[in-house]
Amino acid sequence: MNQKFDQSSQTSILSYAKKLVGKTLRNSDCVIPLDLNMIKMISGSKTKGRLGTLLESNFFGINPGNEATPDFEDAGLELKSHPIKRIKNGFSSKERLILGMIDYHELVKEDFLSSKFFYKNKDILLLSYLYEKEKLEIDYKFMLAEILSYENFSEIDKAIILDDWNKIKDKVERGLAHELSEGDTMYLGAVTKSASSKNRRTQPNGPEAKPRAFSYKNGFMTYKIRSFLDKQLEENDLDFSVNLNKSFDDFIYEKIKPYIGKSISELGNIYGKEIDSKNKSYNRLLIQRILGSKKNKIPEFEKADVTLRVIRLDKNNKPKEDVSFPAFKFQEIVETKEWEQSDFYNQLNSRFLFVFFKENSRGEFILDSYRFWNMPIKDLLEAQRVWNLTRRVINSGEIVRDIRKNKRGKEIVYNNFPGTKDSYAVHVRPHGRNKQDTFPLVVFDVFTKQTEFTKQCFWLNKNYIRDYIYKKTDYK
DNA sequence: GCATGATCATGC
DNA sequence: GCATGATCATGC
Repeated sequence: MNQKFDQSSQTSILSYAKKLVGKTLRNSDCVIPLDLNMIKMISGSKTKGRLGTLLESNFFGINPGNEATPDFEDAGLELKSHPIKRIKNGFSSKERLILGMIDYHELVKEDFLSSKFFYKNKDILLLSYLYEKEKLEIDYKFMLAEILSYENFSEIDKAIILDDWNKIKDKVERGLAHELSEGDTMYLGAVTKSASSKNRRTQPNGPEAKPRAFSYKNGFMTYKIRSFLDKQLEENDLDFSVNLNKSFDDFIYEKIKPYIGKSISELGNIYGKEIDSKNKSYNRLLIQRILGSKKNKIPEFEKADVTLRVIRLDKNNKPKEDVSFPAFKFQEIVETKEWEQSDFYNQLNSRFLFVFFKENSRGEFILDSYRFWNMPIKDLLEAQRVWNLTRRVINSGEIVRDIRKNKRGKEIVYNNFPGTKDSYAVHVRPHGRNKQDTFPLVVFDVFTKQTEFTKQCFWLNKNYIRDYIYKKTDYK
């Protein structure tokens, strides 16, 4: 019925798919013309996922119904459309790549290579398009058509993904599906996926849990699309290859362990010759050198969305400072109605590597310990509460509480955002180059009548870090 | 000494 | 020139 390509050949399907690169669904010759009703439909508000459906029906002319099998069953190829976004100098993946719902009951009976996940997702026809907020989906330009194949991943990546899958399975086997987190794993994550936050599914050995899907994490996808777009070989920075049987966690352990107990100046003598000790990130740079990276970005960390945070503790284990996140846009906070869609939720859901330096009696900072950490669900709910409070303040227009002059006549602006006393876990504080560094407000501020306000961000409270993160260190 | 406002240093 | 991680500064 279909003469556009050979249904049983990946090569044939791929070369047909490549005809879409540089085109949009609206202007591609190969697309069955869209009638007016359909255009109306996709320009409506509920359009998410429509692009994928249109690709199937109007470009490939297929009608896959079966969830369990790949879209091109004979070729063993699964079709995925996937958004890319433009950033400062280049492109990054806009979203995780969703790879099918997790059936908790089936999962525990499976092995990776014979699993439902592997059967469906081992070879993916990836069609990535450039997401542009103001455009209709049929006007998104496709930027690449490539086969994302497990078989072609590096040995290290394959080992990591296998390990991830097993970690998820293991947790479900232990009846802990309700405690799954994206922060549990590196490249393959178990992401919450549900139309309503109240949805629950049963699991074989534990209480009801949120529905979750497998996904390649956003950082992982960013590396994949860049390697396709730039045709560059994907680099591995860290020297994992020494021992493939070691997990990422073991690797970190072996790298950091020899330096535990050393002071910053001792580490500086070993690693810090090219680093300026005045650098505010000096301790962080030392840790990156210890891990074996000469760069300031570590590919393996980025691919796994692992966030490295280096903390100085005082003698009582209290962090010197709270931990900041990127500044948020007031408009985005308000426009994002669903907590699980918010940047803050996504930041908190990633895996953290906390490294602690602790002050000794002579006032020196000693490399003390580290911890892989992800935020427990209870605390995510607390963060959600503070996020909601923050939205309320922005919407109310009552941002500024007071303006006072200090002794030198300098104006200090006090705000109404949730502070450290409003939550045991997180708060909101300024975060810009200076207080003139602002973002537009949603409604003008009642107190100052201004439409801009100093950039703010969420922070993890230092007491929270001491009591909930430092307290349980992996290695000491 | 804490809470909170403000800013620094760097890389990209 | 800006985003980011980290830290400084000061009033209460």
